[in-house]
Amino acid sequence: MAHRQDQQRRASIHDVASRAGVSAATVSKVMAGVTTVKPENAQRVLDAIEQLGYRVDPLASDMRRAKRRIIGAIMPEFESEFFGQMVTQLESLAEQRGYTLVAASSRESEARETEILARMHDWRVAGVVLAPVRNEHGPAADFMKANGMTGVLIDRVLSDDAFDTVSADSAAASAEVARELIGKGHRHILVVGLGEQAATVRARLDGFRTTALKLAPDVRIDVVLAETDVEPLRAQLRDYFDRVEGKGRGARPTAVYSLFLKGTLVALSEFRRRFWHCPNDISLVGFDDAEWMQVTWPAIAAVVQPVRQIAGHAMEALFARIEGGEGPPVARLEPCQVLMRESVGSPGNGPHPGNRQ
Amino acid sequence: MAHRQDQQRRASIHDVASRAGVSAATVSKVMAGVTTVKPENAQRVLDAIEQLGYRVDPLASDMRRAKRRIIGAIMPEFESEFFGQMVTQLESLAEQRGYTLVAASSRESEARETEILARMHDWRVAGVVLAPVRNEHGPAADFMKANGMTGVLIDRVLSDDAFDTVSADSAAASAEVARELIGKGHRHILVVGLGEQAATVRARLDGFRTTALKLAPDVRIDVVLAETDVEPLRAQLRDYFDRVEGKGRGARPTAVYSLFLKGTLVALSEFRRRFWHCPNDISLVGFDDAEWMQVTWPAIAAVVQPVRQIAGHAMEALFARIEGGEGPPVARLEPCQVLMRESVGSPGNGPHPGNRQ
DNA sequence: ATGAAAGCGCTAACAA
DNA sequence: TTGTTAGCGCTTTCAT
Repeated sequence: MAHRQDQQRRASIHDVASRAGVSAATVSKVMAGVTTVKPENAQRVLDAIEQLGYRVDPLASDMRRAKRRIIGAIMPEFESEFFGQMVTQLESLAEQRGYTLVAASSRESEARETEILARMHDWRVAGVVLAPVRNEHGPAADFMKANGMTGVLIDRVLSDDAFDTVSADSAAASAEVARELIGKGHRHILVVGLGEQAATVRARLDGFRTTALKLAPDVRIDVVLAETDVEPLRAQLRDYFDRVEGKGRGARPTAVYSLFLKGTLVALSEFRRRFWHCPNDISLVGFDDAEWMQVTWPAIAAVVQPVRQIAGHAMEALFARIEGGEGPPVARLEPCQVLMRESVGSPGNGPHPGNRQ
Repeated sequence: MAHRQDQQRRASIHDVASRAGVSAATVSKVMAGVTTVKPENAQRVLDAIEQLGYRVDPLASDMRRAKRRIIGAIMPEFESEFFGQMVTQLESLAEQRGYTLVAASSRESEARETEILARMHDWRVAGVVLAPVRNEHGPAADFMKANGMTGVLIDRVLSDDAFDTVSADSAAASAEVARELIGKGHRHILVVGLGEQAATVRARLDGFRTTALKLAPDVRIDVVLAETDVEPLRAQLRDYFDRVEGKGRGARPTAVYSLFLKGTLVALSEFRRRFWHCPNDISLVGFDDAEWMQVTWPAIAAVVQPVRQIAGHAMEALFARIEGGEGPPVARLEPCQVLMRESVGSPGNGPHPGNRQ
């Protein structure tokens, strides 16, 4: 017995036309809602469409119109809540405008990023939403520029001279984290980050440092910045803590601010290895929220990025350009929300007083 | 100053042809690696391609060949690690074969699922990898059948009479969880699930129950199954615990087995609300692993689904069908790994002995 | 070894 | 009001 034996050719516009006794052009007009078609014929066309289950082939249609209703989205990864939500949002916004979203992941590789972009260019996508691996000055943005592609840059970007950018207001959020930690009395804070994502991480670091120093000039801020990957960061963090512990009690920071999600995980796992508990032994705040952070004990404080706003404004900007909008690129920063949860306390409450209940 | 002023038309095959002084057909042949082209001409074509930066338009190409090198993937959501990894894998496997993956999320809605499928059919995708919202007997599978689409069903499926299926071996994994919990001495266990995903949840529940009862006929297994959504589950779980607590000490289960990820989160958050700590107050194992589970304190035991295997075999099966493979549908079950972490202990170790260190 | 012609499924001018 | 014509960019016979 044949698998998918009913694989008959789908009805084309000509099938509809001949069944309705009109030309293909007329069918096309009916589908486009052109009003100059004689009602009687329109009805015959509609009937034929219904009977044949006809639907336009969007690709063939785009082909002729020389404008494809496809938006490309390139994300560094699909595995995180942030980018997962981002893709979901973008998908839905593209659909609302009758476009299809084609998403691809660069897997944190700039080479792959450019490759994907080239493929999207081959597809002649109407526009691209690019969340660059590194920042707005990578090869991908250059490629887009060189090929006259329409696009918007999001997330790990600040501003660009060729493309609109939309990202979270990292600096403001970090300033708020600084206010919170300083306010609770922390005077020795470790900041953990990934240097590769230059622009954003720098904004977060500076935003934090500036405000912290303003509020408490005596604050000590240590920084552990891994260059490229997460595993080296784990090692560096371990070394760091070994070193400060070697200097005896009091040399250890009382709080950690992680500038990105994986850093938060690494910090937590390092705490675990040392049997430190939040917030008694050390406080923790992370940039980027995740569902699990509110159900662990203790719940982890986090900076929540406004995914919907970022997606919304990115698509708005993109479609404005697609529809011919001119003018200099605009750089948007969307405000974050800082959720201070139980992982943050005041220093000097003594080590691990055990579980309260 | 014009935005994207360099938006010149991209070079077409005809541009290459005229520059090389040959016909479009010849260019096409060169690109296809046909050997009958005079080397000299081939070289001229290659040069022209190089100079113009020519690349074929894959859509136009597919159009003519009447077979589009596009694979559709429909996932219930993008936000979870599991489906994120799945999409990443599928993307990479499709690429390896020169296909493009177009992923869409049904957002846990069967109506939307069918809608997306129809759109993919409009696109004339070569095949579809569908992770149904509910199970293999939904409207989406019917649609695929009715329209002679080629596809593979994954994840929330057991077997189907029309499509190949690939999923995790839920029953075997659950049996192993049962062995572990019974082995540790648990005799009163709560199982938490979502009834909607009928097939899979049933397999997990039965696999667990059967083995547990075999090993310890006196075991008491309570079940809290919400029908559709997570929030009702939260309420039901709260009620359940209120009820058993009302009956005094000893009426409370000593372990919880959650049949899906969100259930694990709900269980954890409920524990938190009651100031119960794992594993001293209660043990916890969840179906589905996540990165954070190994860094929390305690680390959460979990069933790890073999994402790569599922994706790999799904694509294998799909391409076999695309290439005309016949024969009855096959149902694959991929073995899971059960990671027993600190959230599981033995019952009766007394309540919250505080932090060891 | 090569190119002309036909056409995938559709739409946009233009004529009728 | 409608149909004819002419492609979009490509590939594939099929003559030459």
